[in-house]
Amino acid sequence: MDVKKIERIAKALGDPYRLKIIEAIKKNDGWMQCGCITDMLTIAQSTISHHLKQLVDADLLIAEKDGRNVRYIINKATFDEYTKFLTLFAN
Amino acid sequence: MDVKKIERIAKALGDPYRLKIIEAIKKNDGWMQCGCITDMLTIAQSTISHHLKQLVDADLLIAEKDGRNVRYIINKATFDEYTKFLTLFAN
DNA sequence: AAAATAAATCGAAATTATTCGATTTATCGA
DNA sequence: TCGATAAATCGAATAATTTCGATTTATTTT
Repeated sequence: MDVKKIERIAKALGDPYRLKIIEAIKKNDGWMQCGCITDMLTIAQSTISHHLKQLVDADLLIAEKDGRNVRYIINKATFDEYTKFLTLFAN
Repeated sequence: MDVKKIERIAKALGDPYRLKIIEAIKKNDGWMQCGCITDMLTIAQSTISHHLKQLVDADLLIAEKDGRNVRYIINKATFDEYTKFLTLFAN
């Protein structure tokens, strides 16, 4: 796991909307439709799309196309990796 | 641990200089003099001071004054808290 | 007390992120 | 095929962050 990736993950986690998105997906058994996320938040659809892109670019979410919808899924592996990385500093 | 604090931590961890600072302190047995950090990096002293402030504001580092020097110490408790928070998303 | 040193603060410039509305792309249903 | 729907992309405006040099504050040394 290189520095650039660590940085992308940390940055992606540092925005309140993106945190809300992750928390909602987690509560919804780890996956959620894009439209459902858009309904949940009060910001513009294009803004949400932008936030989702950042989460996908950081590998925190996986996007799966399903017809004209997109399913966003929590990528546990990346959370695990990042958590492990942070653990180094507390030991 | 409220959302605002989580956000401050995540943001503080999302900068390459701040990561370098944390890593260097960790390697140095968990603490380091401010001057040593300044010597290590090639950016302006005021910029480093600003980065250190953000790390202290996020409770990731503790600042301890020692004469005219300042010792920065890794705050393991905060790393632990944050790591635990992130673990929720991977389980 | 004066000079020197370490670190913080201030104000401004440059860079990067966020946000929006409008448009585009892709897929589905009639 | 045509219209409708879902999501991504684009370009521009606004907001936040990073960075610097200059100054200030606090402490130590001479």
